[in-house]
Amino acid sequence: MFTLSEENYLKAIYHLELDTDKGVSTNAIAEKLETKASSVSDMIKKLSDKKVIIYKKYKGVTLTELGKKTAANIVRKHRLWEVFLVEKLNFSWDEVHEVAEQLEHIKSPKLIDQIDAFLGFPTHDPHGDPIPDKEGNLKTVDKSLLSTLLKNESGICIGVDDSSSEFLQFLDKKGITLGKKITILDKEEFDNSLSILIGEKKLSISNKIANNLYIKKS
Amino acid sequence: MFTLSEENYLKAIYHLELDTDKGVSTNAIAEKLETKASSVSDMIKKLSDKKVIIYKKYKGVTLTELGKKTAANIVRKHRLWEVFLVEKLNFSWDEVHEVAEQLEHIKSPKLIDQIDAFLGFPTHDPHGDPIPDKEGNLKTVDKSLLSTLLKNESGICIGVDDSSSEFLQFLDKKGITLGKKITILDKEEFDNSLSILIGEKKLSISNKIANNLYIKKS
DNA sequence: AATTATTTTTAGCCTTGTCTAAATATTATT
DNA sequence: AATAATATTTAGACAAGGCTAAAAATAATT
Repeated sequence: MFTLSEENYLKAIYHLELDTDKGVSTNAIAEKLETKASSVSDMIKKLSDKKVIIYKKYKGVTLTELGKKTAANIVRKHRLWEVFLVEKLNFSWDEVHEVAEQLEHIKSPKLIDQIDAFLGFPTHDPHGDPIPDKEGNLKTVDKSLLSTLLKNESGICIGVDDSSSEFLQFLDKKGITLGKKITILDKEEFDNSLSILIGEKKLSISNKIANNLYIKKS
Repeated sequence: MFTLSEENYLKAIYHLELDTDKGVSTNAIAEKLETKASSVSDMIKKLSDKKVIIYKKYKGVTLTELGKKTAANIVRKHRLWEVFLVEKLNFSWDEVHEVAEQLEHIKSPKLIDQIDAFLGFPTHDPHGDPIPDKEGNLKTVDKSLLSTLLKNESGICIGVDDSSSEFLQFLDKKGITLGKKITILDKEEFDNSLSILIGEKKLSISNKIANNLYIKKS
C-alpha cells in the first residue's frame, strides 16, 4: 500500500512521463508538486525501494510496470469521481478537480467499480481526458490543438489542455463546451488569433485559448 | 482546519461523551482509538489549544460547542456516505463502515450538501443511527433494547447497537432488517433468551443479540 | 491514614515528510 | 578544455503523530 504522499508523487511522475520520452527530472517533479527538489530526492529513494520507479542518480526516474499501473489507477479514480460530481451532483467542470484530488485516494476497489457501473462506464472525464481502464490502459484518441487547424477546417471540441477553473469558466462564458462543432473562419497572422464558428455563433479566439482546446478533426 | 488524526479523536470523544455525563477519560479514548494513553495525552493538548475541548489535567475532557459541532459534522458525513453506499452503490449494511471512515474526511461543503440532496435528505443511516443536521443537532428517537421488552410486547426494529459486520451478517441470515415488526412470544428466565415473531417467522434469539437490537415500541 | 493499584502525564525516542544550506554532478558556454 | 551555470543530492533540522518506560497524581483498600 502507498501513502497519500507516495500516491501524489506517482501521479505527478505519471503525468510528466506522458510529455517526454526521457526520464522525469527531480526538478520537474518538484515544480509539479510545488515542493523542493531535496524533498523529491528523498521520496525518489522510497519509491525506488518500493519498486515503482527506476532511479539512477542524477538521471531522472521512470515508472516501472507496477508504478504505471498504480498511478493509472489513481488517475482512473480521479476521473471517475469527476464524472460522478458533474453527472450526479451538479458540479460544474471547473469545480471538480479539487474534490477529486481528495476522493482519488479513497481505498476501496468495490467503491470505484460500483461508481464506474453507476455512471455507465464512462470513457472520458468532464474535461475530455480519457479514463484508464482497470488494467491502466488509456485509449488514445487523435486530437489536435485548435491552434493547429487551418482555415476552413472544422472539428468537434473534445477536450482541454489547461483545466484551471479560470480557463473553464472562460469557456463557459463563451459557450464553448465539449461536443460542440468548431469551424475556423479565419486565422490572423499578426497575433495568431482565430475567427471561429461555434454552433450558430461567430467568435474571436486568442492564440492562448486556441492552444488549450483539443479538437477531433472532421 | 483539522488533521485526519484530530478529526478521529474528535469523533471518538463525541461518541464517548454520549455514553456518560462525566468527562471522557484518557484511557477510554485510547481504547476506542486503539492507541496508547500517552499518545492521547499529547493529542489532548493540541485539541485543547485549538479550543475544541476543555481539558483539566487528570480530569478527562469535554467537547466545547465548537468541538461538538465539528465532531457532529464528521458523523454527519460518515452516515450520509453510508446511506449513499447502500442506496446507490449496492453495498450491504455490513460493508459500509470501513469505506465511510475514509469518506467522512473529505473536505467539501458542497459535496456533502449535494449528496444529502441526492439521497433525499435521509434522517437515519443504514444501521438506524440518526444523521446530525448541518448545525450538528441530533433528533433522538425513543428506542428500547429488544432485551427490555416484555412478553407479548411488540415494536419495529429501528437500529443496532453493535454494527460489526459479523453481527450485521448474522441479522441478514436470520432475516432481521430495519423496519420489521417484532413481537416477544416468550422470555426464557434461564438464559434470558427470547422467542420472537418477526414477519411470519418464529425465531429464538439469545440475550446477546437482544442486547444489540433497538426497537421502537408500538 | 497509610499503602497499594490504577490512571494520567512526562521524558525521550522513532518515523514520515518536509525544509534550508551546503556539497557534488552534470550541462552549457566561452 | 576550463569555467560558469544549473541540477541534484546530502546533511542536518523540524513538526506531526506515534511509541515505551518512568514519574506523578488520583482512586481504592486495608
